[in-house]
Amino acid sequence: MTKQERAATEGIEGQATSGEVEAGLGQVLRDAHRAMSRALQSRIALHGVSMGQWFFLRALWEQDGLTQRELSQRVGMMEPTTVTAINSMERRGLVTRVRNPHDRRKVNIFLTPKGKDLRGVLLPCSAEVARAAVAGMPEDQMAQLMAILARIIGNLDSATDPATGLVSPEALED
Amino acid sequence: MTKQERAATEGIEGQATSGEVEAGLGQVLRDAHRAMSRALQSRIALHGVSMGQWFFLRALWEQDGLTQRELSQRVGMMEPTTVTAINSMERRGLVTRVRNPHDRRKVNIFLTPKGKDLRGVLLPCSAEVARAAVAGMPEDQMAQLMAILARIIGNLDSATDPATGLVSPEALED
DNA sequence: CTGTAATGCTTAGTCCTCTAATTAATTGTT
DNA sequence: AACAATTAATTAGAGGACTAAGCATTACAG
Repeated sequence: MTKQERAATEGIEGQATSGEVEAGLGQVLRDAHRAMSRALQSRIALHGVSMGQWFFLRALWEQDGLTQRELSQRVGMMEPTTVTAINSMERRGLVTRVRNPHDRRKVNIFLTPKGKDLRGVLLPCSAEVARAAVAGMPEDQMAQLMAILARIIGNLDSATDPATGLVSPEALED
Repeated sequence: MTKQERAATEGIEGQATSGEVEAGLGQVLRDAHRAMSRALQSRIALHGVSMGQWFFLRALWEQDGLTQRELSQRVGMMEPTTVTAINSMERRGLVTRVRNPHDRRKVNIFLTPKGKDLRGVLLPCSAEVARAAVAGMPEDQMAQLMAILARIIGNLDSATDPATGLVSPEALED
């Protein structure tokens, strides 16, 4: 299935008229996310970096030497996911594990020179994809988009019961 | 990590100022998608339906008896993914495989009564999550959001070389 | 001190998604 | 009629993400 065919197929479902806006929101959100994800993935894969590793590299470029738990929180993934990602990055020589001398439970992750150098190669890839995504779009529309998405995230977060992980019905009554 | 803690962590990164709007787009898109995805997942899981099955059920509710290839295209997943999803749905008695008598290569997938009945239970779940997501948001904002996301999908689609699967640099020059 | 609780990382096992290669059936060509 | 090309479904194998349970280390309470 080519991208064009997929667009043709999904385009039909993507059209939402007044009453059924909510029905298509998840769909469109999913498609947009996957489109960006795939675009970035195909670019960074040329440099041997997977999507799974990309998130952690970004976090480490911003602050090197984080523990695995800190990394998990920043990236928004569970600890076991972090373990396997760090394993593969360690195998490829992008990072090194250093046991923390003050608290031997902790393991700090440091970028190798190789891992640091990828920043200059990979960040432009990301920028390119982002530029393609918003091509010809006014800046204020972008700001609106980000604001609306942030609100959606906030809405779902506050409507979700931390204990059960469910959207609580009573949160919808207001 | 609770949802609140994750929000606190990611909120910092989520704030994008004028110049770096593009940098955060992927992040916010990913977070919004995951928030909706998780919210729906936790609801439908109560009825024994996984996210993977949800997409195919939706397609079949809209049109029963599709072939696996048609299902793959509608849902936007590769054929092997469809095979395993249909396998699990068949095991749970939600659908049945029927070899097409006119073209014995094809296999048509039909909902069982059990699979049909789930519609009345699961669609409200989806609506509930969507309602929570857009709570208190004016309808015209929603329309804008959908339009912008559709444009982003279109942009990335047309900027992607069907052969290489890459965002072609020349597509960014205009 | 000593036993219990909390913390940080890891392992085990499951599910979902993808690519690549295989099998079966149909279509088209000569 | 026979053979190649195409189409549809599948299998095999990999990677990524999650939950649940485990181990080691540290913090704390009596």
